[in-house]
Amino acid sequence: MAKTEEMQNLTAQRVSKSDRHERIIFELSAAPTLRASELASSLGVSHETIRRDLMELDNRGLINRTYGGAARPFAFEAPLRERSQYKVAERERMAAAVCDLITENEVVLMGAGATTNHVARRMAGLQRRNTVITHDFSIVQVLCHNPMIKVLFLPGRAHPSEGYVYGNQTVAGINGFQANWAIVGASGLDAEGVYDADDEAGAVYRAMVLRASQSVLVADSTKFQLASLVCYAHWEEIDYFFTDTSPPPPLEKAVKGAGAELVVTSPRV
Amino acid sequence: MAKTEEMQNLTAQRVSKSDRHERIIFELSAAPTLRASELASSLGVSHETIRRDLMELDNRGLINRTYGGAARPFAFEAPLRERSQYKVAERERMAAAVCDLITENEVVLMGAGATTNHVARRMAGLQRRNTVITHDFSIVQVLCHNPMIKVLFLPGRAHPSEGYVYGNQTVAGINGFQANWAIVGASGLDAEGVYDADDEAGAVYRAMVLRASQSVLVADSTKFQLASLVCYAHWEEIDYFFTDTSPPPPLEKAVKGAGAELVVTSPRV
DNA sequence: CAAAAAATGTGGACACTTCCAAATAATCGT
DNA sequence: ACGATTATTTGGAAGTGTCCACATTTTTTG
Repeated sequence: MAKTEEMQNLTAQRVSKSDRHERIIFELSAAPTLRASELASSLGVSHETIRRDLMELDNRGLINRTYGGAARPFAFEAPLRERSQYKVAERERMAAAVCDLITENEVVLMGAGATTNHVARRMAGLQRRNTVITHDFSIVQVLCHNPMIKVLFLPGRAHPSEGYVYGNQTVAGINGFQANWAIVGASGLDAEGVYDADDEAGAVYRAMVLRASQSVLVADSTKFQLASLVCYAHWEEIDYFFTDTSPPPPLEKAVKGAGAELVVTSPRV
Repeated sequence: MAKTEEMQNLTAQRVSKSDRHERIIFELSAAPTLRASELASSLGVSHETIRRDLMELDNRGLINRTYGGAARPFAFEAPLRERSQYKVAERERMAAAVCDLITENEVVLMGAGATTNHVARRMAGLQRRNTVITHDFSIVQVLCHNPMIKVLFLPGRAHPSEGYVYGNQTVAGINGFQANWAIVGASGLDAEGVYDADDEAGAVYRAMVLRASQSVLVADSTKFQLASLVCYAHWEEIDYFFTDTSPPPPLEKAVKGAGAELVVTSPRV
């Protein structure tokens, strides 16, 4: 039935392009890296053909091109929209400040996102006993090598590009815990509350916020006055808001008025 | 305290080796792939130095070396003990045979392990709609880029070196599903049944076997007549046993006597 | 079935990488 | 401070990869 079942295996004919591509992807799931020259000889085609194959696969994002071959693409890339080097220093400072809040043996729920990943990275370097519950694959990867940190992963449906699980199982999983802290990011903030661009992710973050005694929002200044798809929490539900620049007056007023503690981690202090 | 805090930053001297290494790792967390020549100029050292750095980092498993540079290592690499190229061809054949068993829209529980990873890789290449439920991080990574496959991840405690989650939450999670198939590996087999070297992993596999209508064991001949820590299933509970070589008579007798279907995927057929 | 289109192979100029060995610079122990 | 050790640079030969233009083959299409 499947169109992949063409029977061209009678004799050793030249392998078709799609077969080669399939094979390359497959090889790459076994080895992290491939040499174009080896592919050429193992597939019995010329160097140029392999080069063209690799270029094509690279354009489609299925592999990463290297000088003499290809590398496996990272399965869970940090979210494309903000994975860049953008604002690293700022995020470092925010991350450090957030980590100072948490004490030994506390339980932390961590939402997905570039900013929360920084917090995780920071936390991974600390010598402090904690339990972290997350739905983000890269956070597990960062944290689970620190033996002092117990990392629990939430159930749910895997989201290929964003690198987290989501869905009602995730939310139900969160509700099975009681945590001291929830640390979440956002894709937008305004006087109303905290927004995310994905409704499923928003539902997960909301569950975290509701399930923790104290909730911490970490978001840099690029998120100010930006409403995205869903408002997953109102300021009353947030206990700490860490950011890198003083928010504009209306936002600051809303935050403080709702009783959330605003922490601005400016470069010079 | 940490020995990395040497204070050699008075002037802009040559960057120290550990600093370069740190920097390389960091760069690699941003870009999937690096060119040695670019590193050399950006770090202001000679090509040879970078080459040595890369070799060293490669030996320590911190990067993957490519022809002209380095690639990011896979976060959750297959378990070290058997991730090698060992028996790849055999595992390929077994994986292909297992995949043939499954049909459109069926639900599959997949246990962790090198062999089951092969099955996942094979399945990732197929154009077939399926739901896969797993507790293995690398299986999610392999499968979740295929849009036809819905990947559900189980909850549990993350195991840093093995790359899976385990524990009672994982088992409870499995019990929340009803699957058509369970596909599991093993670290040993004898007339008694199927063994694993880790009791926690064994408990997960057992739950999978019990929760699926049909259970499939995939194990190469190196596991024959090898009892490890826990016997997680008896042959009566296994429906299919895929292997690469005919098992020794006592084992074969036990398998068939218990009503399990033995499938030997030999090279020549 | 033939023309058109797409895919693949060939060959060569050029650029880059690797590998090696010897020279030079930095670091460490005593 | 000194020699010993280690790290780094330099330079060059041999090997590889890239890029390009064009010939050839295979597949598609009317």
